[in-house]
Amino acid sequence: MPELPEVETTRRGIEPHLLRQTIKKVILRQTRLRWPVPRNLNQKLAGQPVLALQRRGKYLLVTTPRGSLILHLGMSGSIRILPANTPPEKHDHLDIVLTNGQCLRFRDPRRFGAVLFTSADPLQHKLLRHLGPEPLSRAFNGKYLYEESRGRKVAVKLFIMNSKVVVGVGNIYASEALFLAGIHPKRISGRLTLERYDKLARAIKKVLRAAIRQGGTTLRDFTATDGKPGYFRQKLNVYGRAGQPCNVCSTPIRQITLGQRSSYYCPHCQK
DNA sequence: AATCGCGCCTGACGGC
DNA sequence: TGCCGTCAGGCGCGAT
Repeated sequence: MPELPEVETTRRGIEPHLLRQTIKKVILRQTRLRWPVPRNLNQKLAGQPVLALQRRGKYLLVTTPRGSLILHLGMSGSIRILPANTPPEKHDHLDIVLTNGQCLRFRDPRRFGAVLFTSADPLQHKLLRHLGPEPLSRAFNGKYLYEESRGRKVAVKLFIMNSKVVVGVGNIYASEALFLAGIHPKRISGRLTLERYDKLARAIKKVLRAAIRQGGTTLRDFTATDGKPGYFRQKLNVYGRAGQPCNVCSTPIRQITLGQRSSYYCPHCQK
């Protein structure tokens, strides 16, 4: 499922194919995604050159002179670059056809993803305006987490998965980062010390960087733009490993539910 | 203000 | 073989 590393892998994969290319047309086959996809995308984007390909959190931003396309992969979305005449398959909802004969194809079986358009600064869009810092930026560090968490009673795992606190940390990497930092996922966020948040911020950066290096994590359906899966799965310490021995101490990994989501941790290494 | 639970949606999988 | 129930989950939103 796409978290920040998968989205960044996608961004890097499509950027060389899109930058400075011209959009010939937009083919929309399915408008019912998380929010209705605007039907006038072709009118807005046809003839427009692609000026920039950015990522903010898990959102991808395709900027043209007339406005920006805002893409979100939800949890089953993927983007590929293909020859424009490749026949679409069942869940291929959108094509951005380029004048060079290639096209960007958006696929999303579960349709939790999003395709939106804004004529204004996409970073000021309602969905992006209130997002927290990028986890790989300098603004994101232990001091920030410590200060932001004071007075909060929510569990630390849910705290770091809150996109208003920090973007891009989803269920997989939250569990993995907490393991690396030696922190129990249920610890109350407002009671953790600065020292522990220092360790956690470093762990988040470390796990996200490593995952980007590996091309993301493929569990079911994530593939990079070239169709290859991510290889980070082999490096997971706790996620999806309930009952299996901890890589550090051999204690069986435990699975609990936190905020209606599966969490995995080592009861010996994480306190 | 912070937190919690809901609902969107399909595919994989296990049981019968 | 096929059907059915369960689970997976990002994240905005409404309720508390």
